[in-house]
Amino acid sequence: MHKRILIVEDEASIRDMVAFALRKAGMDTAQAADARTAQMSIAEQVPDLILLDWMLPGTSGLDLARRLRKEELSREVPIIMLTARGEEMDRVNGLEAGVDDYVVKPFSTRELIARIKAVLRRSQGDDGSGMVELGRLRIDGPAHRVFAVDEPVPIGPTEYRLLYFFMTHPERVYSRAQLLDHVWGGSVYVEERTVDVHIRRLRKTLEPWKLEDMVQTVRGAGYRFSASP
Amino acid sequence: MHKRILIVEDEASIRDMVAFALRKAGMDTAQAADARTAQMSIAEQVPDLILLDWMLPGTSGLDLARRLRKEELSREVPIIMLTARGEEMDRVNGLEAGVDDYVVKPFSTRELIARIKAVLRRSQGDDGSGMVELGRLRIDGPAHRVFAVDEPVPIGPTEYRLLYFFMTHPERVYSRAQLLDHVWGGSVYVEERTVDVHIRRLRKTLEPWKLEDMVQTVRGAGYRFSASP
DNA sequence: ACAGTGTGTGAAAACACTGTCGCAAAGGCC
DNA sequence: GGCCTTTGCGACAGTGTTTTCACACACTGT
Repeated sequence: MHKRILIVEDEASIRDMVAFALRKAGMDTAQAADARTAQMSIAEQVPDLILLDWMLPGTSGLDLARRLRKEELSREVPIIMLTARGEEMDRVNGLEAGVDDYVVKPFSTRELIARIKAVLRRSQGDDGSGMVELGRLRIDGPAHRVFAVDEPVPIGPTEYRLLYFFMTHPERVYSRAQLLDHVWGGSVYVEERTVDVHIRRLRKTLEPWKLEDMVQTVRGAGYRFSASP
Repeated sequence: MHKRILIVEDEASIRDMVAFALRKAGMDTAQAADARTAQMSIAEQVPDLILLDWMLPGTSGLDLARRLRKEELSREVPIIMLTARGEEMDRVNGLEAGVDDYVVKPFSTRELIARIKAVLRRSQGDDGSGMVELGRLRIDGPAHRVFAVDEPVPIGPTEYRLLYFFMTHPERVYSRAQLLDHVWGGSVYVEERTVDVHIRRLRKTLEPWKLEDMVQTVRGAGYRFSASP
């Protein structure tokens, strides 16, 4: 389920560079060099997110942002502004126009991708309140609590962290080593098999709700958390 | 029943932008550019929530937060911190100073308003009369009394404050440090273990009504007050 | 000064959680 | 079907956290 990102930027070299980085990060890209082309691209297919350069020939990025906010079609699409250093002051205007984030040039592609992911996450149910929902499971970060079909699930610290990681990174295989890194934190040394045990314990805590097969074994690779069997 | 939000932020443009957004969302606003002005504003009229910039000229936002927690007048007012990216590291400190939430700049006004509403909702149940109800428990602020299923509950001062805080902030984990900040008020220094004892005492006072497991232990994290087991 | 209540501390006990083993079961490969 | 690798399972002991208790001290009103 790749996300489609529309890059609106007049300088071709930057556009290509960004597009390359995004594709490498598993996103689909569309490109536009000016506001008119951008609008046509959106009319054709609405992207999941728009990267918008502040300075554009003709209609400025800010104007385009405002305009997109007014259109029914593009109102809900999150926008990240690309601004050159020194234009920062104007971020207030950008925020007012409903821009979701902004990145100052020059930026590292790593940072850009991180921001994109953060904004996408926010625009998909994760409203920043720390609540994550997946299938019949709900996890409440602030309350440190898990609900299955609205019933509270008793769960220990490690299982909680493991489940939290899984819920925020579903539908993807993680090796034991990766899980150790993410859930235990890179600095501890424990046997890889320990992961198995906690997987088992997590399954056991989910059993009363028949949700244990959301935790799936991928032989030879690791584990995956998924809403579908 | 408009909520009054105090915005403490030194940069006028951001202040105005936020104020504009909040008013559009049906909230009343007050503004302050520094800690001193903020305290004067609070003395004049206590707001329902304070938006506090991390970086302020003179007294830092964090210091101000701590100070506000010590003052009787402002102890109960929820605080949302505004932090710039990169200051995130200090987020833990902020939370320990009794801050209710924090938002990282740059933020969309949509997100900010969502957070504000979430925090206001959380610290509610208090409809202005000082009465708070949760499950079979009712607490009467002005009268300083607690009722369980309409029977009065004998309770000591500290347990009362602890319970009051819990009732107004349910369904959320608080570390011992946070509870010390909120219930004891940042200025006193006592051992964290002390919290355990008062938790114990609170449970004991609730026992006759079988409500002791509203006070829930979250291993490794702290305590939570909740209506559901 | 004195009982009475409330509060903080330390130490021991109870408890929950963790990581590791050894063996059983399952899955692939020839 | 055999053989080898990978994963599941139950048990266990070590560890760290939480609960509980007893005590000392401070404060209040009499």
